[in-house]
Amino acid sequence: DPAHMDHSTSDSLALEEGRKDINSELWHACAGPLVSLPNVGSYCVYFPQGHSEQVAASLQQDVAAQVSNYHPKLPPQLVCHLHEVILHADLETDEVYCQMTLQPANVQEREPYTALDNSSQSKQPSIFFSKVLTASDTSTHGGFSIPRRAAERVFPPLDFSLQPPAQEIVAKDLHNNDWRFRHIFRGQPKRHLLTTGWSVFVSAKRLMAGDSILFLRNDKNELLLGIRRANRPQTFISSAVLSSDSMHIGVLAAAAHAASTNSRFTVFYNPRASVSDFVVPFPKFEKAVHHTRVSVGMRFRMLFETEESSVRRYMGTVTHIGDLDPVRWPNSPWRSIKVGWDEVNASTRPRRVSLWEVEPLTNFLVYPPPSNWRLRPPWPLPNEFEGSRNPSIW
Amino acid sequence: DPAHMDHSTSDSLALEEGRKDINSELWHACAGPLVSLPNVGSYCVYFPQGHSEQVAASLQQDVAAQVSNYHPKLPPQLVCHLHEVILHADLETDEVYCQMTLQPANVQEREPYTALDNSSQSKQPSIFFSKVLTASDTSTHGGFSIPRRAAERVFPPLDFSLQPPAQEIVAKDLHNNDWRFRHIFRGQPKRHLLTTGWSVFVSAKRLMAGDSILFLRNDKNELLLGIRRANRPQTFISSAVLSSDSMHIGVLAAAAHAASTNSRFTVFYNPRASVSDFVVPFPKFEKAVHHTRVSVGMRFRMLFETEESSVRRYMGTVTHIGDLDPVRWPNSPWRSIKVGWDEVNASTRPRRVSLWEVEPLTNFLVYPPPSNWRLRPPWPLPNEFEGSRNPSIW
DNA sequence: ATGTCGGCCTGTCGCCGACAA
DNA sequence: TTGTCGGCGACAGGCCGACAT
Repeated sequence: DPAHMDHSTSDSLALEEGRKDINSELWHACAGPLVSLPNVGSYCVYFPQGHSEQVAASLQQDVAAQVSNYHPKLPPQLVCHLHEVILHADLETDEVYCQMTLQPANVQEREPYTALDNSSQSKQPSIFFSKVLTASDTSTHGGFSIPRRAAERVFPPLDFSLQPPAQEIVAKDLHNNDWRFRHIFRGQPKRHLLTTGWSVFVSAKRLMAGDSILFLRNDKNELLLGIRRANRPQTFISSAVLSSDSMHIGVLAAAAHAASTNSRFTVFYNPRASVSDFVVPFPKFEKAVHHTRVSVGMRFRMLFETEESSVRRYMGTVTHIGDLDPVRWPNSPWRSIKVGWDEVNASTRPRRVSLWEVEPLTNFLVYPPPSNWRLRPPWPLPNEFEGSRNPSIW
Repeated sequence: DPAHMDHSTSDSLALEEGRKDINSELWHACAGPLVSLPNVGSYCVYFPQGHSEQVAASLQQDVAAQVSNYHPKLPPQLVCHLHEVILHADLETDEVYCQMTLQPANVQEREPYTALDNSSQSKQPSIFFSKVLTASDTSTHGGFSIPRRAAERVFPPLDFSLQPPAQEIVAKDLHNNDWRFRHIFRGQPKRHLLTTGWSVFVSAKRLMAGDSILFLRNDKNELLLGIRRANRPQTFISSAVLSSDSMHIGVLAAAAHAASTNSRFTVFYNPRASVSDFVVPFPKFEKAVHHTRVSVGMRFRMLFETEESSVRRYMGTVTHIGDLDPVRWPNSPWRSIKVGWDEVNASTRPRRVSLWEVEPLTNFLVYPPPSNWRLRPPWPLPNEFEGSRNPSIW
């Protein structure tokens, strides 16, 4: 039983990384096709507002419910050097997240941003499949029904001379635990099934109908498997450690302290809890904010993840431009665009987005920027960055 | 199955409290005999150092591992008005904790402390028993063996005219869920057993050998049951939400912000994670710090909890007096006393304690204080409180 | 192509007293 | 007094093709 592992030593964070590195392909497969992490060594823009939103979302809490009026001296965005990215997976839930070490950077120290245009791609593995688990898959009555194409693409080929054709499948999860399943091709009509070993996996991971499982084969022909839980109404997480106020304050104070001392700070990014990335590659941010003209009525497309973990574009229209939180975060570009969606049934899509999340349809992208663009800057940057700009770049 | 409860609504914190109040007796029984919460409305002393230690302990982290040099302007102790105490129990683990709302108080606003000497007693219920679970208790092979005296004291009396004598037991846990067990008196020799219903309870609560269960009967003759897990090396809790740095910073920044604005702040107190209380009734603190002379070589007694959840006194000697953290928290009374223990096998007892945790054996307690006690104050208070003292009280 | 079901076998759960610590 | 075990009966777990969608 892989659930009974040895975690008795104390400094488990370093330990976990030392003993078993999280497989990057599997991590990205679990994170989904839209998640792309910035490259280590690159410059990023950190949004404390977005970070705070992730904390609120993790706590199942309305972000407006922050009663505390704590607000340190902190600009709505912080250009940072990204020193380190460590992939993680929660030992209890297999939830993927990552730990980023950021250091606020002065503009003077930055190299020309053209050399920094190396935002990483999302690394979705090619040989993989995912399936939303059915009631039959998760019941104790039987095994797991593998979609035919999926089995043929990622599993080793069966020896069809056997009656019935069957083999043992071994797959590693995010914690490098091996899971063994009997893969058999039987029934009338014939179908691929996972039988022996499946139920212990389901109960160990506490899977329920609606959750997803995914298998992938990497270039070394190793099988990996991950899970993605449904967005079921989580049982309220009251950390029992920190009040939600302290958490919000901690996020802001840590960033403010780092900004004032130019020192490193650490954030946890949870791609499935967060609605939007709050650490954005600097070139992506700059192109969107300074080289795109956005106006009410503008048409755009935006990527969303489908249930089958592929991507789909939805179309929308800009309906309003203005601060999400005029009191705490005036002049912030974070989700400053109110939008409407073409489809009527768009309740799951956000009412507000950030400029760098959308693809404008009417192409106002201009290279080089026109000489008069400075007259109407989309959003003023905070004062501390205002005076130190390099005019030849900006 | 009580594990499948409805938690689909959003603001579950208020909801949890509204729908099901935590039973105070049961909470205290689970918290242990040494835990006594300060009274609502009283004045307390809050120690950010101790709070930080609890966070570190919850994270299975050495408190010295705080790399961040963040240190806001914050005295080592903060006299506060205690506005609210809400008892909680973790929905996943049944871990007890509580939420305290504190407001920094000016000394001028304080009433004479003699009127405030109302630190609450620990409310250990009288009719209760606890048992450390054996391997047989937790195995799937059988039920639960009830110690005879325990069964006779807290369970309803059996009808011994039946063959065998048996009844149904219904007991409520901290979340007000009912658990039903068959209580039977059988075997050779005869003994009390819980059979049907026991195994689902064990698996639902994920109990293991070494964990404790406790039953109690309140004055309404209702049966309550709680659990207390063994101090097994916890599987590393990486919250996946906040970096440990941000947590520590959040704790300190929240208190500092509250102190500077005289506003309320909220702390979570976890009696079984914390080694020492970091919210201490003001009279207890003051008596200990200002009316006790402590010196190297002083003999003292101190209470500890036994495995059977009773209390026992251990004897020790003061070996050193000085700051635990001279850099961050100079002149702090928090665990400023280094001690040695009489018993050789004292590895589980702390090397450092706070003055108010011990009972000095050589009785230097003096009422009223001698006129010269001011010449050698044990620890200077922080400056902000220095000027505002009321000399008639101090 | 695959979700759910009835049939049926079998392994584990769980109730019992024996026995010993 | 109570922890662990062998015995054994009952039942849920789990493998199978049928059948429907």
